[in-house]
Amino acid sequence: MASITIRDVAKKAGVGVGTVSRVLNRNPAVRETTRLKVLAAIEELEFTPSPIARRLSLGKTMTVAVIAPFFVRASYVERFRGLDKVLAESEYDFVLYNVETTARRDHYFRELARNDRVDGLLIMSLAPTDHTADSFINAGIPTVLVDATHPRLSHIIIDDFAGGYKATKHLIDLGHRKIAYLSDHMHENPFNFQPVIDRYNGYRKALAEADIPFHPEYHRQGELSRRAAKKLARDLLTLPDPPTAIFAYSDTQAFGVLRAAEELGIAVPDDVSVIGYDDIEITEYLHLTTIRQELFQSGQRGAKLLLEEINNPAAQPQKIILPTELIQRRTTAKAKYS
Amino acid sequence: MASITIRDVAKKAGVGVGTVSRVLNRNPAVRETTRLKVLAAIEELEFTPSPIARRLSLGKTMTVAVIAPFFVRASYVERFRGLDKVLAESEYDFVLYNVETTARRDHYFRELARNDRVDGLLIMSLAPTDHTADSFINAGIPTVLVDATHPRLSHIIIDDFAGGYKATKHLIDLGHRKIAYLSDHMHENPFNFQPVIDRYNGYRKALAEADIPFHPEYHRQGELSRRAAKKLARDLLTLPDPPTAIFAYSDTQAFGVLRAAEELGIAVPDDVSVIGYDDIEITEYLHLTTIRQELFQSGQRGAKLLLEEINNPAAQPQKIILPTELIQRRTTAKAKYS
DNA sequence: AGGCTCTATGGAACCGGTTCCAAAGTTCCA
DNA sequence: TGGAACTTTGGAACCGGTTCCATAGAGCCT
Repeated sequence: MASITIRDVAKKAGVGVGTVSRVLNRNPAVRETTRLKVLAAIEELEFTPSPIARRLSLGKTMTVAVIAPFFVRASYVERFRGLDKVLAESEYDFVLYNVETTARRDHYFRELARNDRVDGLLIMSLAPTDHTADSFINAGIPTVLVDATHPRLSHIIIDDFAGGYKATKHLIDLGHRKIAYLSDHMHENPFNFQPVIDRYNGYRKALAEADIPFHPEYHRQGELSRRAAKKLARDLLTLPDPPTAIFAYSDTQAFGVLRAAEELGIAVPDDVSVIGYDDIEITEYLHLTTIRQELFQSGQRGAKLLLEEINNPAAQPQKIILPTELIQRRTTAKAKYS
Repeated sequence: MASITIRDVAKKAGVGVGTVSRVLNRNPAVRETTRLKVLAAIEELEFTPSPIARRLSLGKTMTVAVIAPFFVRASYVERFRGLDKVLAESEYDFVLYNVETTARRDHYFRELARNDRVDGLLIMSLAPTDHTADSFINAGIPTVLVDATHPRLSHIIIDDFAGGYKATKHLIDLGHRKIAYLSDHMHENPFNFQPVIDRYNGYRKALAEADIPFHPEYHRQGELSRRAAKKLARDLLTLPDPPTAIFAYSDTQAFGVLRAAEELGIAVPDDVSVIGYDDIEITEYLHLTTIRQELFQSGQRGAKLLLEEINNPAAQPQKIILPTELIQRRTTAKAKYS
């Protein structure tokens, strides 16, 4: 079926194309009788305007890009829920760009730094370089970072330093002194996730405050998966002098810790306390004590912020810090005196 | 920064716009020396072609739409992973349309039935009406359904009847005769999910084969959430004559059942066996016995099928049925003789 | 050297909208 | 009734690509 265009409508209604366009865009400078004539023609021809053509001449795409690494991870999914809630009510579509490698990330960053590609960028957990940030700014593309920062771009983060501190402090308050930290790779991690460092520093600070010397053997780093975490936890728990508490970088990793303990016949929380981080949906189900970060909210606010910036590109970049909260469930308990 | 266009490149390289376009499209009818000149100009101007303009003149969008209800549910997320794997390697972007209401579904169906909007449609779990299916076919939009069927559209489903049968049979083989089925709403469910019906029928068949009369009180229907499932399970388990085994429509619901049992102090699997459906990632972690459906694969194959159809629109619609498999873990056990 | 093929190239026309400018039509007042 | 001021309208030009056609040029043969 050959497409009906605005010119067909114009001919049918006996008016010019400009008039049809004006009717479509609710431009008030059209006489009512003319408007009705055009509307009738549109109706009769079953005309629907082409969004693509519209985008080309308007220079707008009505699309925002969401760039996220490993978008199927639980924490991203929860953020998407928040983001979707806001975007679904707006007139914007969102296109998801999933990033699994730095090459892919750089490819998308370059690709999307064209101002006719999308109207806005929502970037999750990936901190752009100064050069990349500039390319977005110069191209005039509103950009919001969620779970990553850049001085010249709006961003929403949580205070991971405080979160790491809070988790560790909780364990210390329970009387633990042999506290392990099981984290993502801090240095070989290809995306340079900042939270890994921040939580680690929070952990160190809490230890230092309680005069507990840092024990390098108690800090294990590994891939952010349940399987890898399980293996690291097994190593920790079979140490000659094992920790009595383990702080895991993410709930998913904490699940691996729980599983390792279970397999070794070590009781949680009686023999070892475990605390996670994120408070993803399933966590409550496993009774895991954790540090809640408002994932849903961070998505929601990120999307809102982006829409604001699209509507008001001149605004100053905003910086929002969301709170963390200790959610105490059943995997942490008082340390046994030994 | 004003966009660099193909005409700027042409001028800079001292060639015509047609030649630049040919270079961009790897048209072999360009002399090597010319090609290099053009490439140099592109390099120097940091030119990147506008996808929008390309789409307009090509009449293609290089975008496929993915329409899914409740896309944050675990089972969809796993399908997305499969789909993303295929699409990320293709030159197609995907735009996610999340559907939470029938109004939204119908809106998207109508909107996307324009042939210049997207190049292909991947619809999950939503069965289009004949009228809607026709609108896609008439508009010439390749369409693939995943977890839903229509006689005139390609689709990928699993044999939910067999799955429901398998789950129930497993429980019967363990000696259970008081077997409950906790499902999604079968009739009031606004999207008319077919699997709900099929699994129910599989359940009924297995019961009938074993001469176990169907006990309406043992069939509970509710919203597809852990919370709702927990409540229904509580009702079941506090019945004067409670079931000794519960088959849940989804793993998520099974988690609710486990939680209800835990709260009531009923041991799983000693006092009650529980079997789920899906085998989402976390399931293994909870030792839940379940019926595995290849979610990742269904996404992957759906995307492949769609790309094939885009490249060969004349092909006959295909119908793929993926297998289900019983994954036995620790939540089902022999019935106690009472 | 002349003529024929074949290859490479330039550029106008096109995709389907929007926008801007000039012009026609209307209103209103002196 | 003439004309200033305002409203409405038509349609060319434009957005940035692709494609097709005509033509320039290269290569080959006699």
